[in-house]
Amino acid sequence: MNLKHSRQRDSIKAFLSTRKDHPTAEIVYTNVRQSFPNISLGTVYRNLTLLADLGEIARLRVGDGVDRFDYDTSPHYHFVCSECGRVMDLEMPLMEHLTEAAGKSFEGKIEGHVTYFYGHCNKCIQKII
Amino acid sequence: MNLKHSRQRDSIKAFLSTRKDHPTAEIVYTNVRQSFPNISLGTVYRNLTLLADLGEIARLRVGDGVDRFDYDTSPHYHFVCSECGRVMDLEMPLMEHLTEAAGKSFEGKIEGHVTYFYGHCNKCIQKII
DNA sequence: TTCCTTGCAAATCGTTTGCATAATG
DNA sequence: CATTATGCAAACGATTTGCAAGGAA
Repeated sequence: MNLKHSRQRDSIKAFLSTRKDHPTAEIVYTNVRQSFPNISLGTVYRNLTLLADLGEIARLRVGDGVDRFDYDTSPHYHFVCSECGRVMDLEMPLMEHLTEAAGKSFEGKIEGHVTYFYGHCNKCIQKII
Repeated sequence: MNLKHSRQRDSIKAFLSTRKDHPTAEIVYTNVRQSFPNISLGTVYRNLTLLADLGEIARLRVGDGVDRFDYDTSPHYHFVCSECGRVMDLEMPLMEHLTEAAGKSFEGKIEGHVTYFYGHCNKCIQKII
């Protein structure tokens, strides 16, 4: 499983590093195509998966059936707008005690938790009122 | 949006009520087929979606790309085994304060959260040791 | 030269949908 | 009878994969 350098992969990483909105593979694809017009969706998927496996980026699943990717691999929570679907970072401390609390009454080993919050983002609150 | 009674739907609900392991549509399908050999996957999906929309069952997404269904609609947390993938109920209190904590530093309205825990279930711990 | 990576297209997986027919009220 | 629900198969969207050709070490 040796790695070889690839300009496409660099470009994908470079693009992700500029975004804080957790783009999907499709969005990465259309953007990276500006530098690599011939890059294929398959290559984008392959590299996103590879980078995620290497731990260089994070894969995000917020229940809408599409994988999102995050250049920020430090553990943090996300908010998903039920109206427009956009995903944003939340500024709140990690709740490691959650994992411990869950382990109390469980015969097995709990190693972590996945949490995301949902509701209406500041832009979408207007539409409702 | 009027409802009409359907024996297939009854059967799907009845099957779900017997299970605590959060079956997928496919599993519901193969089981309900014992009572309705001609039932189609489409009908199973349609009814699962309908029942979930009615709030009579709950749809569960634990990040493995497959939807699971739960006859128990009361809010509770789940555990997902990273090894075998099975999903189990956790006996722990709801953490509504999480939602409030998240709202502190967020300009928008947080209405709830989705959380599941992962690790190794009691059966799979053995394999690792 | 070795073998990793790419582009392309076809394949896969879970789920949804259109349509003619059957079942329900 | 008016409508909803079904079975079937085709369509779907996101992602993966096989393969021959291209690029890195």
